[in-house]
Amino acid sequence: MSVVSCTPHVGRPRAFDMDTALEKALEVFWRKGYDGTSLTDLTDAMGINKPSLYAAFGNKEQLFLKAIELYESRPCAFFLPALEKPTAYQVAEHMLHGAAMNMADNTQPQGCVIVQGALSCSEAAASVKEALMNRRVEGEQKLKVRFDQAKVDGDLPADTDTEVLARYLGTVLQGMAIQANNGATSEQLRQVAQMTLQAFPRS
Amino acid sequence: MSVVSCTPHVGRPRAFDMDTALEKALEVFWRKGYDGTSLTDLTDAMGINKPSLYAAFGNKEQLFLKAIELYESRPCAFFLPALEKPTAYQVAEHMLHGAAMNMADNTQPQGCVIVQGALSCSEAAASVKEALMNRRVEGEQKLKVRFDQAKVDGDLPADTDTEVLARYLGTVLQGMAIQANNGATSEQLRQVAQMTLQAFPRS
DNA sequence: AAAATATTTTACCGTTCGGTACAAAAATAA
DNA sequence: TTATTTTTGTACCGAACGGTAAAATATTTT
Repeated sequence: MSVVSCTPHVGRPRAFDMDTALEKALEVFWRKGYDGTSLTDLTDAMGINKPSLYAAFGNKEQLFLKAIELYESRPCAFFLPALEKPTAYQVAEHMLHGAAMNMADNTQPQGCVIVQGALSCSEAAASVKEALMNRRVEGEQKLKVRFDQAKVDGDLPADTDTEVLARYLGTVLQGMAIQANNGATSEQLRQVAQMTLQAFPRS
Repeated sequence: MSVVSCTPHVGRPRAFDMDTALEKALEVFWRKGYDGTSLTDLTDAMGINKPSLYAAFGNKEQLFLKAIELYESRPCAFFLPALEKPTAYQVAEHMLHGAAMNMADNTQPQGCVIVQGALSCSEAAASVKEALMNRRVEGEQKLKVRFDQAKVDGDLPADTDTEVLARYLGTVLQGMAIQANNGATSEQLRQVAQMTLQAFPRS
């Protein structure tokens, strides 16, 4: 029966920090996509060699999946926190403004790794592509559920088609990822967010 | 001084049709992306071998560029024809409905090769990525010019920010490409189109 | 028929791919 | 000290990558 224990200090100690190495891996996958990223790209960025990578993270695919888990749980992630806002409009507002801020932030790759990590890809990347697609669809499902609640709360009109509204918002958010890749600035994305919000139903 | 002349009939005749081979190449690039497509994928789909491909199309990159030229000039392309519609609203309407129809058409790959052909990619694909980005940005520029004309024509309010409106429409269209990759149907995309049009300014 | 020209086929080029075997190294446990 | 455990560095694996040399083939031109 072991304690919470940070490191199982038996054997040679790991010479790198797994979290920062994973962040470096995320950055490479985000910028180059799954197919476009080689193991050499990864080991160079992470500052480790291949056996260390495989021992710590499994293989390329498992490393990618762990990287997008990190992506979604980072402090600057905006999707899940926005769902907590008190009204449907504020949910959309925070999500759109968060996307405008985050996707064009030039201290990190442009866009969104969930959108662009493996959109069109080789057969070797098929499972990764599916994992990303599932995350996108699940995100929209969460939005729909949140909007259903908003109807109950009375901050969305009773006749709102929440599935269509969620898909519309998802479409704009995913489009903003492409826009960021096109070189759009946060301010330009914010204008798109504002135009989207003008059409957003309120009761 | 030669005639219009279809084939320069000297030497062994080419055993395949370049146009249909190019269509096959487009389909592969569209589905797998530039990085995800191997020469073997291409030669298998095109029904030719590598030296024939290189003799006819140059190399992988030039083949890709020719494939997206074909993509944009196909009969079912919707972007440029929509620009010819008489009012800004009809331009947007035809573009959005064309996208809904085309991007989820299950007789071809889902989405849009201009969006997903090389979004995140290796350094080897950097020039291809840039070419696609330029096409996307130029498309929005064409939309802006069209909306400027609409203001002159009086079918857009005089205070419309045409650049923002064009970017907003571009964002939705690009987002629809992701939606199609998510498995959205034409009908579902049409609902998104309709919601987008509800917010579209008219004078 | 012979020469010229262009395409096809086959076989191969060097490089990079994702992944791993193995031994040296660095720590703890006995 | 010695044994045990884990990570590190190096060197390598077979396969696939994009691309090509060269000979055989099919056509037109002379």
